[in-house]
Amino acid sequence: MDIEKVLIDRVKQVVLEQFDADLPTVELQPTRKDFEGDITVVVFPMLKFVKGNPVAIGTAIGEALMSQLEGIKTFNVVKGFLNLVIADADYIDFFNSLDAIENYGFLPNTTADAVMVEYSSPNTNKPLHLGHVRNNLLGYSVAELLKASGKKVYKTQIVNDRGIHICKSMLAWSKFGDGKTPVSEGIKGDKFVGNYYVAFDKAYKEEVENMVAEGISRAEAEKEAPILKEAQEMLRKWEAADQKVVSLWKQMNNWVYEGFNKTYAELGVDFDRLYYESKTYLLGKDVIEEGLSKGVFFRKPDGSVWIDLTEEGLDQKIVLRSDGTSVYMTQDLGTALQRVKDFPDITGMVYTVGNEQDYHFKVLFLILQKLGYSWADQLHHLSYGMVDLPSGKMKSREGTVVDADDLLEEMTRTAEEISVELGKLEGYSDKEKQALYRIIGLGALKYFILKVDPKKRILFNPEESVDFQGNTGPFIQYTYARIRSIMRKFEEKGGVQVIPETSRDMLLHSKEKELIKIIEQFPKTVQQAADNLSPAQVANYIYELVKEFNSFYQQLTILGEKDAEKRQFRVKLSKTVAHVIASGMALLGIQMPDRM
RNA sequence: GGUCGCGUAGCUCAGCUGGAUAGAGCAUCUGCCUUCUAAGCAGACGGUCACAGGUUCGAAUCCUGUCGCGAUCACCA
Repeated sequence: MDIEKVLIDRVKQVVLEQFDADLPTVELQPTRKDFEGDITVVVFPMLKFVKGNPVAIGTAIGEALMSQLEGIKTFNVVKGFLNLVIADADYIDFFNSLDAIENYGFLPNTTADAVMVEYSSPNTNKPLHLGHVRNNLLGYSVAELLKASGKKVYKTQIVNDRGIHICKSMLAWSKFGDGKTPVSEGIKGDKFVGNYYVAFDKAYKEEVENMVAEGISRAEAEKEAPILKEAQEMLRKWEAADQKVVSLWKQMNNWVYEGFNKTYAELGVDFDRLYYESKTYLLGKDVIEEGLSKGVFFRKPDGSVWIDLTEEGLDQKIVLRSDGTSVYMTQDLGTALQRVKDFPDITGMVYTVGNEQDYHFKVLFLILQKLGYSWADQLHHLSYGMVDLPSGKMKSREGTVVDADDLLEEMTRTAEEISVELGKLEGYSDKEKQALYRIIGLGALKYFILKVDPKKRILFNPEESVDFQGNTGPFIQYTYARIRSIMRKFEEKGGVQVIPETSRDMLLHSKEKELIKIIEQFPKTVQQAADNLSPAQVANYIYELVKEFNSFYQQLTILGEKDAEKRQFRVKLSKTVAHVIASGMALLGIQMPDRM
């Protein structure tokens, strides 16, 4: 409603006329539930400009507003708070106007600017785990949020497909693999390769132990173990483009990709463009030259190149080794430039990476700013906290990781158990039921992860699995399914296809009014969440809406309502709520079931 | 040790750019299925917003310090 703007202008005008003071701003807020009213004007900030008693000032403003604006039914003043009661007709006008808005809450894409969102970015030597799940869900959701805020978005990931880690699995496979393949063993490619990574680690540890037993120091043994040497040799061969090594590398990576793609499909995430580290790891050296000539970097006597960030409160950071090879930072600089080259409409980027890399990204962004790129001040590190287990941290080497595929399956199974127990799915085929269990299980997991502030750590207890009550995905899905059920029954009873506009004279029940108020907040919530890169804000908003709807649903009859117009209004209101819920949940990548 | 992040009910979390008596869910207890789906609703219980100062009409929110937890401080990625 533009009533807020009208109010602000009018309040300013009134204060100017009555108190001869020119207010820079007027603070409005929704009235707290314990007080009567809908919108509250806060009088306190005005005291700097207007001398007097806040209650008296509030009352004077309230009287003036009521006489001037039709939409204000009545008002009251508590301390420095002027609570205005808005006429029902205004709410109904707003509600009727929603019909005309096609994608309510979402802005159309009007700018030529684009944002690139990077997420996932796995290593190709082991399957995805719970930590990746958080990363993927966050990245995907933030990309959707940015789209909803009117931006064009490219989703990307950089696949870490080269380096010593993949050589370890390659070596282990050639040593112990006996020519087995994922197909011959009937397991997913990423798991298959991951097993050889573990096998390498096992063999390596054995060698180290044996060497220690022979009297070699542990530090020495860990460095000189033959199998490690062999892996390093393999990496050198790979870099020299050795035919045999490269073809093995391709084969094993393809197995992994096959597995990843399945997991991504299950998770419901996707990418517009993939970058491979094997193709980008040499990038960035020309940036070093550029930085040197601009005086942003400096060279040490040994030939290594550094940047001095002590003025920014950080320290010196290396950007190129003394032997001229790249470090992580060099590559990241190069990839950033490459992306802008590939997509010239990019004006900003979002990197979805865990918070253990906060420092790295702070430095990366600072360097790009110093180099003077126009897009450098629109770089964001979507930093998120670790996912901890009750047993502590997840460690792949100790086997305490929660595998992504296992987790998804587990969630689906839990959803099935609960659904079967409740037994509401008569008439559904097995196939439909399975699809539904997946939607619910995934909804539970996604919501559980996305509802918490990204920067906070998550404690994930797989034993208790995920709740289905309260502030959870399934609870929201359930509410949605109920509304769908109302719609179906309404149609059966011969409800009209197009529900007519609600007449302005209708009196609203407080529950109805509350719902409309919350619906009104949706567009603002979406924009804020996009600005803050925080899907959690959307999640918590939806929960609030759902709670309010349930209260409305429980206390007022909808289809049983005697008054035909009121009945139609409530059906339409429910339908709108369902629409907002589905829109919001779509931003979280969560599907809504028609029944459950 | 330096830097960054976090600390809100027994547990898991909300709390928008400072606003009124700090909010949910889980757990415990009390009611509500003959009426549109009870995965629900209504209510009770539960708080020194880590601690101490400061800023101001007003602080969980902003600033400083202390304590606790975590991350990071590689010519690793």
